[in-house]
Amino acid sequence: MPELPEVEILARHLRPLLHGRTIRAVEVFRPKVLAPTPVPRFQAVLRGATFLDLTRRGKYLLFTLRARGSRAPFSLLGHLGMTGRMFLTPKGRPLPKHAAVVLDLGRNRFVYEDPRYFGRLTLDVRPVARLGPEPMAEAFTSELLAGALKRSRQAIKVKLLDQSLVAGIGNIYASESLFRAGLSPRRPANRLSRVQVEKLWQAIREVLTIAIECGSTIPLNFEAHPSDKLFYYGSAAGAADFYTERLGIYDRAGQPCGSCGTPIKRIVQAARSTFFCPHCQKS
DNA sequence: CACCATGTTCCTTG
DNA sequence: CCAAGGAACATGGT
Repeated sequence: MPELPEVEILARHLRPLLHGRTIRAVEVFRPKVLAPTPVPRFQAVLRGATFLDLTRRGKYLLFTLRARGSRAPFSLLGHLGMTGRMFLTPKGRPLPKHAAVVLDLGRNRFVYEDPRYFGRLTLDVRPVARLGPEPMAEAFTSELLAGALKRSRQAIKVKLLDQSLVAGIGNIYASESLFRAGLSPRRPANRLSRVQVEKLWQAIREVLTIAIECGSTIPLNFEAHPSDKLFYYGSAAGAADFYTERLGIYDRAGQPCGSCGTPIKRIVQAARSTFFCPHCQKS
């Protein structure tokens, strides 16, 4: 479930639930997701620690905690990979099949589950230092984007997935942004005109903003709806249409473009699907 | 069985 | 040195 909007929604959801909660015990079912932090160190550091805050950076979750009797806070870094979920559940409830880490919070447990185990929950925060600017931050200007794109011949769609360029865009919102900007996903990054970069810059911010707004209207309740996939596809009681109509281009190969009716095409770039309208996205 | 899947990192090749 | 492509990671859905 993870690109910037989904991670942002999750952070907003979990922040108040975790604030002030103290970890009583730490169960690690998949040591791989902690790497390179060793299991004993992970447990020793987290046991007795209290959650102070939770923020998002790109697709990462940054938990701030404080050890018992200490003033200095420390960070825990989370990433959902392709299929990760994090949620609170009352103690006694059966754990999901692919629970990777479970934190005992007293009445509740914090569960990180991930069927593919591509995600992370670790004390190693170094990956954050490699991220480019937040797309919604003032630091991310269209001038900055133009400067970065000028230096690459890579197809613009592929370039948008580069987290060191701008953090948080994934395979879905890369296609959505280019569709909104009316740009061909195949165009080399350094061949976008200044006007096209400006359009793309705006489209990225609009697409992400709309996705966050959309997700914010939906109550996250994994307890009542254990099969919820946050707000990607269908699912979720009571708001199915809302969800499925959210994305204009992604996963719609063969369907008519909402703007011109031309059938949407799927191509493969850098071993990943790209969806676009061959009529609206010629340039 | 085949192919596809919201991500990142590492390795190879040019 | 850099860019680009592909594999690997691991499981589930169609």
